[in-house]
Amino acid sequence: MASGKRKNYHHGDLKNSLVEAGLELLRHQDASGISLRAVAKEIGVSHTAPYRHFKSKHSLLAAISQRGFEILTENTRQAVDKEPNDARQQLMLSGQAYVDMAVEHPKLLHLMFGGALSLRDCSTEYCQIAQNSFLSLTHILENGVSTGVFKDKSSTEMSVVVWSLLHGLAMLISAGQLDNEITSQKRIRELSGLAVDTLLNGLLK
Amino acid sequence: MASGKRKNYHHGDLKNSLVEAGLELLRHQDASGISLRAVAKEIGVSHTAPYRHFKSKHSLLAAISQRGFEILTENTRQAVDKEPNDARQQLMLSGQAYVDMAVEHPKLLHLMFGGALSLRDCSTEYCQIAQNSFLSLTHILENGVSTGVFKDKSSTEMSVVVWSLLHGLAMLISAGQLDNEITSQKRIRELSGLAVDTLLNGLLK
DNA sequence: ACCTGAACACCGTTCAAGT
DNA sequence: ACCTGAACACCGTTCAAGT
Repeated sequence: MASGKRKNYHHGDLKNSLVEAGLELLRHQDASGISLRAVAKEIGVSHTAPYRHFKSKHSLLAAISQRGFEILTENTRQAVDKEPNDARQQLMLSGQAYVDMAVEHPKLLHLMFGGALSLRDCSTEYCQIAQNSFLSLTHILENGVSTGVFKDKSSTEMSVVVWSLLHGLAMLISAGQLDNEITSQKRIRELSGLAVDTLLNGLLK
Repeated sequence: MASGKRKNYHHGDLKNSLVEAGLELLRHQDASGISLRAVAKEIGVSHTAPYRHFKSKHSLLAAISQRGFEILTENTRQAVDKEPNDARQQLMLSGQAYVDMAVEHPKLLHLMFGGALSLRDCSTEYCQIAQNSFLSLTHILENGVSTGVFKDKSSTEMSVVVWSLLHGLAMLISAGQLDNEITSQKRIRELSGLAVDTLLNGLLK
């Protein structure tokens, strides 16, 4: 994984290695600081080799971002499976899984939602995977409505609202916009809990 | 404003012109596509001239972003002034002003919150201006609590929750993540209204 | 005090050539 | 089928020199 030479002329699994190396670089610097040449050097391959597997830097970034969405969807899916019968708990756990993503992979989250990779100029496969975590929220809401726990509003519109809340909190955290003492994991858990509770119970007296 | 020559050796107001030209470029391309050299050429000045006024590209971007925060704060302030006695309406109008920012200046919003300009490595003046729109929300909540309209929870924590909701919706819109027919201005108004209403009234039956 | 031009070390991308 | 190296047009940044 470290930068260096390799034995064979052919790498063998260059495509995956590029994505993996990109994810690794994103742990310590944000997407704007990651270059195609740096990723190639990290693997020990010429700086033009990536073009055999990705038609541009943009499509490599899209592949990295796609992995991010897969991680996010997997985490929220686990939250749903843990409480198959309690929509309220599912929403709470999914929310915390979403916000955890901001703590664990802040730069990756910003690549995924930074605007550089708009859904317009990405593959249909990418778009589908990108929307799965959103669909997971929609299912929770539909479940909650059908079991009579949630109010009977349009589930798709409602899940945009829920998504917005979780997404906003995650983005503010990962951007370092909440400079108070909200840095600790425990503090963030409390905050995301409060956020979901407020949405559930309302703000009015 | 168009790219071209100028008469004098000295520009006169280069610092402001650079920020203005940057804002203009941000209308049609995102921050990753804006280069110091392009901004300089747009004004008709050598590509090293900006360094007399900004110590790096980062600080020019920070100045542009700062203007974005000034616009955002001004818009929410107007919403507050319009309804001096109704915290509920203030929250609704502020929310729509925040979301409008995503419609009017999507790329600028992503520069402001994209993570490239973390509060850590920016001037204290920048940090202060960046937090003003957040403080505006806090004041609305305090106002609502003291007039007995809102529940009596911690206002600062609560305003992070409200901020998250508005911020998330704004970021999802400006990133083009909501690819359904939620593109029209009218549709977005309804959606931000629903978002604030849900937060106010809660989701539980 | 403010601006320029050459220079440096980096980019992304293309293309003919090597294995 | 996969990878390399030279080449091109771009970057951000520094610095001696010009007005």
